[in-house]
Order: sequence, then C-alpha cells, then structure tokens
Amino acid sequence: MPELPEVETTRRGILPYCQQQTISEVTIRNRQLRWPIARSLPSQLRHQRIDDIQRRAKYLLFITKAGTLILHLGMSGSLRVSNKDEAIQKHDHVELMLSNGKILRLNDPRRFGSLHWTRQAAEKHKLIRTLGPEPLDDQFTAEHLYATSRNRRVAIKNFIMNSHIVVGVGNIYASESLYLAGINPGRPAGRVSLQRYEKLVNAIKETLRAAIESGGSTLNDFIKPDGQPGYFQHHFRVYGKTGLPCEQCGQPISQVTLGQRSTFYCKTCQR
DNA sequence: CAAAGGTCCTGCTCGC
DNA sequence: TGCGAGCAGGACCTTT
Repeated sequence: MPELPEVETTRRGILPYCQQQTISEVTIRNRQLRWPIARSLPSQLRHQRIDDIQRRAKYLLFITKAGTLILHLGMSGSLRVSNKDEAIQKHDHVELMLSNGKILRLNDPRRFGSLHWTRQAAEKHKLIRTLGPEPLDDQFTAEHLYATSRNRRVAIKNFIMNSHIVVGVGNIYASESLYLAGINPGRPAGRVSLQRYEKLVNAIKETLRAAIESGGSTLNDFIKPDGQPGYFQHHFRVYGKTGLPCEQCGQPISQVTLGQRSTFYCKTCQR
C-alpha cells in the first residue's frame, strides 16, 4: 500500500509522539512478517530512547543511541499511535510502548513489512547499502538515469522502479510520471534520450512532492498515524483510469502488465 | 479466480 | 567454456 509519500506522511505523523520517548516495552504478536522478526528485537529496543525518525527510500529509521530500528511497511502496512485503552485490531503485529503512555502499533494484513535492528549506522545495513539515490535529492538527475540505462533493454517503467537505480518510485507514481513525461512505459530504458530523461526526472520529483504535500495519496485502507482515515483522494491522471479519456488527447487510457504489475498509459501521448 | 500500493532472491540468458 | 551483468519470475501474505 504505501508509496513514498505515504511513508513520509507516516514519518511526519508519528514523529511528534515518538521523538525523545523511551521505549518501555515491546510486544510482538506475530513475528512472521516478510522475514521473521528477530527474537532479540524486544530486548534490543527496550529502554532505548528514540532520538529521531528518518526515512531512507520507503524504510523508516528509528534512531537511538544504541542502534537503529529499520522498519518497512511492505504492501499493506501502517503505523498508528494509540492510547493504552484502545483495543488492538486484527493484524496488529507489533507494539512499542512509549514513556509518554502512547503505543505505536504496526498493522499489516499481508505481512510483507519488516523490522530489523542494527547497531551500525543504517546506511551500512544490507537492505540500505545498495540503494540508489533519493528521488527528491539533487543527486537524482537525468544524467544519472541516462548513464545507468545505456545498453539496457528493460522497460523504462521497470527501470525506474528498480531501487538500485532510484528509490521510492512505486507502481502508481511510475505510471503517473511516465505519463507526464510523455514516455511509453514499455520503451527500453536504453532507448530514452537525455532530454527525455530530463522531463522524466522533473515529473518524478513533481509527482512525489505534490503527493507528499497533499499528505499522501491513498486508495483503500491507509490510516494516518493519529487514527484519522487518510482517505485523501489524489487526482491520478492514468493510474486506475483504464478506458477513461486521456486528459490531453481524449483517447482511452490503456492498461498493460509490465514486470507483473498493472501499468496505465496513453498510447497516443506516450512514445 | 484475479488483483492489490513492495522488493529481495534465484536461476536463466546473453555478450564478451 | 567461463564469467558477470542484466533480467524475468517466484516468493512472501490477506482481503476484496
């Protein structure tokens, strides 16, 4: 479920409740997430103070003096801040009790999320080390995409969804960005010019920035950390719009499968 | 039965 | 033939 804007919205939402709070207790109700949660995790987290929560790609990094908790929400995960008297819900797998009396709860029906503890700097962790640049950083440029895509035949949509190339471009924003840039999602990445990569980089940055500003777009069950439903109806131009008229040319939006993911585009406007 | 917002891992293919 | 990089598909799950 969460794309980068939702993860960033989550980070901003929970930070005021977590920052400088000490974790007094950790409850693991179901350890079978994407990878089994380490048995040692509760004892490593207990008594640690959360100095900050940062984000790298779609990972949330809970920074403490002793180490960092690396959390991923997977496809269907969400975090919410509860009071002690609020009952747990179905699929609440992990709870962090905080010194201010709040409880941070991880809910994840599909259990594709993950939790890792590292004593090193998070950047050195296996899951983080090999990641490409942040899309909103200045290091993410057209030159970077152009240089790394030479001689590559993979579809451009799969290319920009590859976290080793650039992080944080999920299935929705890949389609949306390619539409804005006028690039056919199936085009081989190695056959996109530098000029068109300029348009694409701008489109990715604009799309993500706008979504973060809007508080994250959501489709089904994204719950904001304070418990408010995050049903922000984002205006998608092509995602989920199969058969509806293209805003630019009026032709029906097409749907294809690329890399086993639904892909939406305009056959006329995107080449 | 199909599809849903993620992404790591495995094994195959391709070109040097 | 061997090797590494690139690539497709599978895997992990529940809900609608």
